[in-house]
Amino acid sequence: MTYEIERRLRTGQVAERAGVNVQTLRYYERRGLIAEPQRSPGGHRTYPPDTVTLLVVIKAAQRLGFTLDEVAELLETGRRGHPSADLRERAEAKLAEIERRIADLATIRDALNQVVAARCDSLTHCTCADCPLPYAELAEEQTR
Amino acid sequence: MTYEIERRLRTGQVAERAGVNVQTLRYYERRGLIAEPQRSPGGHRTYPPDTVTLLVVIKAAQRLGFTLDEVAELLETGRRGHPSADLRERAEAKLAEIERRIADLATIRDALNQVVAARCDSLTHCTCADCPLPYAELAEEQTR
DNA sequence: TTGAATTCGGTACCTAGGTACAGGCTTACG
DNA sequence: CGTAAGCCTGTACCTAGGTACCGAATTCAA
Repeated sequence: MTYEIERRLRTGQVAERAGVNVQTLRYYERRGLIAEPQRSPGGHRTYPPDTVTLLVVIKAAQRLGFTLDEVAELLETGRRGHPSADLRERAEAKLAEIERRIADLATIRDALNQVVAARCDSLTHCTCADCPLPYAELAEEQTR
Repeated sequence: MTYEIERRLRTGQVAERAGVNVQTLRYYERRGLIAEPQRSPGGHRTYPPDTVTLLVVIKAAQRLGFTLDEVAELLETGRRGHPSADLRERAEAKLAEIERRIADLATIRDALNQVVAARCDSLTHCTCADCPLPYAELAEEQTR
């Protein structure tokens, strides 16, 4: 094991290594995703190097579809308390959510396919036969 | 053909029949989705009844994944000028966009499935074997 | 030591699609 | 005619996840 004196990083260094904006760091601090770091005598933030890892983890969780609030909670339950089933449960819930969103988009895709297949030419005055757009059945309601 | 005197509707009537908020009407007017209606002597808006249809069409287009800007353009090209291929082209482009979004979500879904299958128990300190979370390869970079 | 680069806190702004509220006027009904 | 409901304009606020700008202070390197 090699023991090193912990080099502290400044805001810009952390941001650059993690590939995020400097402002994002302070934003995450406000949101409770990263802890308030120590300060230099002049008030500048000084971060431990593993903050970079934390940011990368946060970005990875975002790519998995978790919101920042959800990431904050996951980090929190990970921080206090031993490994739990929390992440797995949440991943399963998120999975279900993602699958719902995929199904919704598939519905939209199918409807668009109908519009394309029917060769619709106008939202309001489509001349195609059996137009899938919904204005037809409403046109007559207006004459009442 | 029956000619009727055109009954004009007030804001609240249009909103209720179309199932939208009263404020939404004025919002759409600002966005150029519906034309500025005539006014009563006292300044209240009075709409022709087919405004309700227009709103239903707008909502339908939104369900197809079009943004309000896109709907506004579709209505505009439909308004001036004869039936064109515009809607079909845009529907095809939107279809491609929706399919990209589905593909993106499928990638997320697959990644989440890996997390669930590997039984990950922490974002930052997962103890599972062959953890798919991306912190492992970064932990060593920090010691440099 | 001095000048440039960086960081500070606070606040405002961005997208998209609305929603809410305040204070005053108009309209409709009985 | 009185009154309640509805509508007017203008402005602010909402979610989510940041980004941008300000003037002042600090830090770093030569």
